[in-house]
Amino acid sequence: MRSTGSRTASANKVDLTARLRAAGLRPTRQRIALGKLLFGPHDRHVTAESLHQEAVKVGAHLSLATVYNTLHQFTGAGLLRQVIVDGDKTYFDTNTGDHHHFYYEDEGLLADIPGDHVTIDGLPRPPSGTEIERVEVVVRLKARG
Amino acid sequence: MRSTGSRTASANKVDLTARLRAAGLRPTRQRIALGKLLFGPHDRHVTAESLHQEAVKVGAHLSLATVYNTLHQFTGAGLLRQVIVDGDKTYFDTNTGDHHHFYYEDEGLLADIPGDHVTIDGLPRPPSGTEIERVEVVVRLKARG
DNA sequence: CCAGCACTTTAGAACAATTCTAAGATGTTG
DNA sequence: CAACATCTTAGAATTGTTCTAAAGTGCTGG
Repeated sequence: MRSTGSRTASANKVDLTARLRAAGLRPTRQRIALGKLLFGPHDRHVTAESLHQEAVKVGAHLSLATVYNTLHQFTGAGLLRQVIVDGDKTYFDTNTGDHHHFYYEDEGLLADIPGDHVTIDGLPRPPSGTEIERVEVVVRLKARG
Repeated sequence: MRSTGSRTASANKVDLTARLRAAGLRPTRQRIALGKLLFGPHDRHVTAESLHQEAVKVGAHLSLATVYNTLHQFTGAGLLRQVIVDGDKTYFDTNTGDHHHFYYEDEGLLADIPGDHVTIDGLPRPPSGTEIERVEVVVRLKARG
């Protein structure tokens, strides 16, 4: 039997509390509620608005400002990653590992590109004085017409 | 001696007028002024704000709203391409060919990745019902520290 | 050559996503 | 459990962008 603790471990309150504390964040009611929604069995892509609505739907009582705060704190703590594919809203991804995305432009939906089979060749080395922080591939999809 | 007309041909008024008309856009004073700034000898990355400031600097008299309108019309006509690398502002690229970008996060600057040596392997085929509209690679750079 | 109409421009209002502010609430520690 | 630092939040503020509607301009047909 495997112990919990993988990157996508499901999130019981104990785990979350520990994780939050490890990140220097007090385990408040709001952060725990959001953590439970985010760090479930599968990876997720949310926006502040979508997560807030979801939280309200399950009876959590918190403001949109708190959702924004929390998403940024989680990101700072390495629990989330920001993904920019649309100028209008910011997505947050619970998968913080190295991976890429499909973006369904019509629906504004994001999906991880499965597997890490993707390789990128022929990239020039970074200009002097700089270093690569990340290489992001976005495959923009549209409905087949 | 080569004739003009390449994708990055420098933009004299005659060329521009023709190009605009071909795109179904009346060659107005404002569009010509912006076209001259954009379609010069080298490719460029601008934002509405940066282009507006530049236009004002060279004495063109036009509003920010017109810059937004024009950038979108040019994009619709295939003269520009939008690049999304930052949630806060939209970049427009005069290079409409297949290519990728460096993004200097610290300075908010974009640069084309030279050459088209870049190849991406291992991408899954697009989910059924969809087709790939574009594959974008963004190499995020930070100052080496 | 110009009347007339469609297409453009524009100032300013409107908007949407996000951040800020500052005051009250809550978790933690001794 | 007192006391203080940390959090949350309502609402205002900001920012980039789009909209509106009224005035301006390019183009055509006669």
